[in-house]
Amino acid sequence: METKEKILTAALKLFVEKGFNETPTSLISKEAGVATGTLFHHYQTKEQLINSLYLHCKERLVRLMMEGVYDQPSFRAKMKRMWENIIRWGMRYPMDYQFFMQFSYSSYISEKTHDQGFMMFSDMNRFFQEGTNLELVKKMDPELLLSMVSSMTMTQIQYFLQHPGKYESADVRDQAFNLLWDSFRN
Amino acid sequence: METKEKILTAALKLFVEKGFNETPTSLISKEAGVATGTLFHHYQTKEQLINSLYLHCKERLVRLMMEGVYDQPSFRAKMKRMWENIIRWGMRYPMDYQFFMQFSYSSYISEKTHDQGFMMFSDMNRFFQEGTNLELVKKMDPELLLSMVSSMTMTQIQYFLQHPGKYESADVRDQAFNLLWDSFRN
Amino acid sequence: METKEKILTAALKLFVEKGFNETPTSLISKEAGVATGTLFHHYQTKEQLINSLYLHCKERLVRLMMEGVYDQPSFRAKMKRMWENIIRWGMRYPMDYQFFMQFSYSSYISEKTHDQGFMMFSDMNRFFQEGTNLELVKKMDPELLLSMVSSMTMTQIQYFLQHPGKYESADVRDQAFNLLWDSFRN
Amino acid sequence: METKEKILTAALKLFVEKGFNETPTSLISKEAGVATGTLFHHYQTKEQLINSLYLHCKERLVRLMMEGVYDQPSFRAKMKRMWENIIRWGMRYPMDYQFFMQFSYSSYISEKTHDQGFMMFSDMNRFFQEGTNLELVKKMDPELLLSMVSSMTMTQIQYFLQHPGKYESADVRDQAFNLLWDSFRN
DNA sequence: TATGAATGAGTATTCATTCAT
DNA sequence: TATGAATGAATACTCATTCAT
Repeated sequence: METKEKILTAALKLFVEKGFNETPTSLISKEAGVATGTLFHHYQTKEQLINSLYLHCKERLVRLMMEGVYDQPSFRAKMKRMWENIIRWGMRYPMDYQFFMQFSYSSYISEKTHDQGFMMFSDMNRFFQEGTNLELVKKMDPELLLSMVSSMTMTQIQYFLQHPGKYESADVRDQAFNLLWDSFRN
Repeated sequence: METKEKILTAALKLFVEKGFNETPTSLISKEAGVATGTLFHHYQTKEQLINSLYLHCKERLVRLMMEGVYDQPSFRAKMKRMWENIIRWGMRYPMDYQFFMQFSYSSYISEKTHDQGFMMFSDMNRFFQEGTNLELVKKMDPELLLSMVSSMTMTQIQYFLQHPGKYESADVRDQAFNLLWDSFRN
Repeated sequence: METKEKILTAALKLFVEKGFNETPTSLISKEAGVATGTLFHHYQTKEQLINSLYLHCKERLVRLMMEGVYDQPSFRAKMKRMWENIIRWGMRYPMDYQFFMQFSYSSYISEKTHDQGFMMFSDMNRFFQEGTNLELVKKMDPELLLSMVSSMTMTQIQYFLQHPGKYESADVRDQAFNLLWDSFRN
Repeated sequence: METKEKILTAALKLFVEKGFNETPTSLISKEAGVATGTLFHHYQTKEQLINSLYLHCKERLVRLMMEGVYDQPSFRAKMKRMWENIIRWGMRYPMDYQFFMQFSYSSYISEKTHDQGFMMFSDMNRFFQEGTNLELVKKMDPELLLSMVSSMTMTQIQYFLQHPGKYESADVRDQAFNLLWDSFRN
């Protein structure tokens, strides 16, 4: 494994376990099996490391989120597929998910990044636009819609992570999706 | 103003402005106009101060949340009233709201507290139980329901705080409430 | 001894012994017998400590320099007295002298302070003005005159510190003073 | 340009601009356009680099200092020529001059080197010996004489560097030289 | 109850130097 | 000879907390 990746992996693990402020950079380098200087050779500051990690996690989510969505026949099916992709991402990479949530409320995140909400949802944004045009989605401020769907989905990931058994059940998953779907469908 | 209150007020302001870890206790005492020792005379540790502040904010929310709810004729009207109470709390005490969100994701919060979701919603929990019994609410895990409603409402407060104009419009408020209501009503 | 004074004394000793960069603040606090935090309680940064020390030393020199000068009958006698005062200062407080020289060439000193040359010689400046008016001193740029006299005197202090025996001899002292005096007298 | 020379040039520039301790070797190699390892390939340590640079600068001064001196008819003219050579060196290679001064007061310089005063003045030393023998120079400790002349000359270079206009004027140059000459001539 | 000087463990970051390629 | 990633000791400074007054 590349040095940068070793550092990123160690950082992700420790940040999720202990939080940003409770994780000294010295511990990260130790966990990564590199010298303290090496971390700073690759990332100029701790803050930069955190932001790099954010991008790293974000990329994975974005890559998975839209997978197979446009193969689905109906708008609802497309939506369901997207939702499943996101939930699956959370279940498969729980540390990515946790890191994400932590990052969103930390003071490490720049005002700009935070304001854009979950920027990576630009694909999702476009998707809802189509639904709105087809009058399948309630008429409403797209920003509100997006942030609602995001926070609902994230909350559901948290729920499933705390109750892995529930995630196994197609019924509960359907319940969860319906909660989301009913909130904004026309 | 009492010394303890001066400290709490200063702490709330600074925590919201800068975050927990970026706010030294020395700055809090300075802002409160007391000596560094005085803070620790009233609160044994920084963590304890944060938790006291949490209780302080929570009390205000709990006090307001159920106001007039049971004066409403229907379940929907009761729900709307409760929702309005919470949103109004967020608009009137934005720092309380922000502190709350910060606290929820911080490592200062104990595992237990965090797991209960937003604990202060025990009143709300009881309320939904009634709705479920009357079959006005979808049959589902109460924990999921509660955390969904909580996170949706909190997300809406954030939205209204960022767009105060929208909060003025009864239409947009109705839109927002309907999003919530439609998600779980039977 | 006051805490601040203990720190100043320790710093002076170590800076002279080892230089600024070779003297960690931790060593200074250790030598002063205080905790590392205490140093930073009184001086915000290492740089500020160094500058405070500079002012401290400077004050002593300024206080001694003009002592008894205006009791002397002639301009030459006045000059001699001033020169003796400065040399005596260097001999009595060699660490002050060494610190001074170090400071003058360090990058800790601000451009402004450095440009003014040895600012504390404002009294001396006035004194030379009088001599120039009486045509006892060569006509020349006062800035050049001042910096020449300063550097000559400082060089002589260094010489006497390296050869304490020479300082004992009134003859050598006279030789040294004459070197100075002859350079600028009319 | 040779690698070694590129490094020396970069080092000189940076040391003068920022000081020894404020100039990381990494910055030197960057400025020189070589890899960090390359610097240490040519100079074992930073200290050695500094000392090499010192020798480099010193050579240039020594080469220029005595130029044409012995072509002059009188002792005074010889002295004047030597003085002019040194001042011209300072004006033409201001970075060499500044580096020199910095080096003299740094802790990088060995006790021995420092004690000898400005070692490169051995030629000058011999020259004054002749003047003393001819009774053209005051009888005094040669060490004192040498260090006085050195420091006076260096101070004058500084003066001229800060006021380049003054250096243009033959009058001011004469004034300056006379200051020096009158101090030690018999 | 209030003060604020003193404490000292803790932490991000720097930087001269090494070494495998 | 040149590279630049890796090293890890060193260091300025922070900050929650204590305690004598």
